[in-house]
Amino acid sequence: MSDQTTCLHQRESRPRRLILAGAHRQPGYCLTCGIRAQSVCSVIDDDDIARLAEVAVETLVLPGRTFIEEGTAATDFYNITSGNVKLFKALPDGRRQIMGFATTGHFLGLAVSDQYAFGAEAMDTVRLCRFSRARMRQLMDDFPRLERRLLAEASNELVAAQNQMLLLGRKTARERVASFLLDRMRDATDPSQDVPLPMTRSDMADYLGLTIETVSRTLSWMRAERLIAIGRGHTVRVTASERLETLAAGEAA
Amino acid sequence: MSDQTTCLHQRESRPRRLILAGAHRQPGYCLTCGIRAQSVCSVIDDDDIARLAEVAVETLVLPGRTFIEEGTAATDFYNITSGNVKLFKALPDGRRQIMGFATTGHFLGLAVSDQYAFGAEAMDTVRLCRFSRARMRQLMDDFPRLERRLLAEASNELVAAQNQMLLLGRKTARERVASFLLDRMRDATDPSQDVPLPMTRSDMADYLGLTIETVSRTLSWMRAERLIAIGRGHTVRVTASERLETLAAGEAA
DNA sequence: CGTAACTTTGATCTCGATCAAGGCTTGTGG
DNA sequence: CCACAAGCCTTGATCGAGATCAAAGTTACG
Repeated sequence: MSDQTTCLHQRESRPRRLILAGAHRQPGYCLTCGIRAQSVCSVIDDDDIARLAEVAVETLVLPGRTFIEEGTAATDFYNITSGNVKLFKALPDGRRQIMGFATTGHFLGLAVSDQYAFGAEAMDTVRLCRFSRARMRQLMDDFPRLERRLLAEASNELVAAQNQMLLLGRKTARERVASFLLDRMRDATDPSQDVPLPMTRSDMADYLGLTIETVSRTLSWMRAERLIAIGRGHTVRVTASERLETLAAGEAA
Repeated sequence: MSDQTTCLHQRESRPRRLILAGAHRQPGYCLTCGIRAQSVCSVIDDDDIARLAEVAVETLVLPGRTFIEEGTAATDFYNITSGNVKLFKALPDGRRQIMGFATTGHFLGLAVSDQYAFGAEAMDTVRLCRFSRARMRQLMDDFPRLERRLLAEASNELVAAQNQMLLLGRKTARERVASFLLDRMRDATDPSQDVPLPMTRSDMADYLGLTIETVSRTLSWMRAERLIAIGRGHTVRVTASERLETLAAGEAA
């Protein structure tokens, strides 16, 4: 698929290396991109896609690497082509809030400000396309559909953020975990089967505004209540989705 | 200023009446609009502004009226021309989370979905311009700058939402109230003077994910610590902004 | 003035945090 | 193949920030 994965399989478990610099692609590159259909790139026609390919720089990020540092100059946009990423903000004493998890097809870096509003860390091996903001701006001038698509993207994220604010401000621990699991099921291929949770308890806690212990206890409670079954290797299956929906919606227990 | 304020001063405290239907404006209306400069409307030139005026419907909303109902069909966009609005989501048992406060110049209703993601209630007498989504869509086709401006608007809201997620997920009550007060100071005319807080303790609580009592106690504590001075009629003055900033940023006390 | 809504303050309770062991899993090296 | 180490995850005991319950005190408005 890609000719640039020379060190990809060597030692994924060691988050030591620098981000690979990547290279501008051949004009035909985006044309054959497998995830174009699900990403913002889909708004640019085959005829014009070479323009995008010129601007895109493919990059490989190893697990655990922070490739966007909160507060640094926002020079690029990113489009994830494979892997999982967590987006977060932190307080000076180390408290962290994860704003969301991004996966294949997600677009990162929307902000008017010249600084990134959040950090981004690879949860596994991540491949992404990088676009400089300046060049992206030119593309937006030439392709209004791109701007429209980004507006749609931003609007959706805004709705998600508002749901998360309701969760963080007003839901109980059980309601939070139930909401989280159901969200995961929603974008799973087969929600009736074991669904992977590619994040640690610590990540879930930082996403839900809880502690590791509370997340763990709540999951154990859900298993005891036969709402879910916890599989091996970070997977979960929902066994009573109706009851879980009721719980997540915050209806009187 | 407006000829449509016949019942404006009659009984603002009674949130009983229906929203006034309003009327399409004369072509020259937007041209003289005092808040155009601070709103999305500013991206449309004087030459073309008649197009916008045709589409705009001026509406008056009395205090306490909910003019956007969460979950109902999203038929319109709104632009606030005066007054204060709270945006909120609610759980079935009545728990509420206020997503934000909107005032003069703010644009409401961005969402790809066909339903409003949140409700909106007038906190005082509110005047707003209503645009049907369908007509707005036409305008966006004709004026790409409008779309660009909405993207900027959405991006800014996204950044604000992310800050609020950090606040709701990880900040203490004192840090939340400090952050809130400083945000209020930021868009005040003169932050060194008494700044109005046009919302009740209950609204602050629902915005900050706290209870009325905790908000009240925290404000009392801040007054006792000489961080703020609480004026009469919902006003506050910050007397120790450095210490308040430190507190809001979440640095070790 | 009187009343209804909002705010403050106090007493007590509780959910989730914190502190503290253990138990699993995974990966490495003998 | 097993021993060991280093992370995770789970479970238990206790604590505490903020919620809840309760009662005055203020404000605003008719």
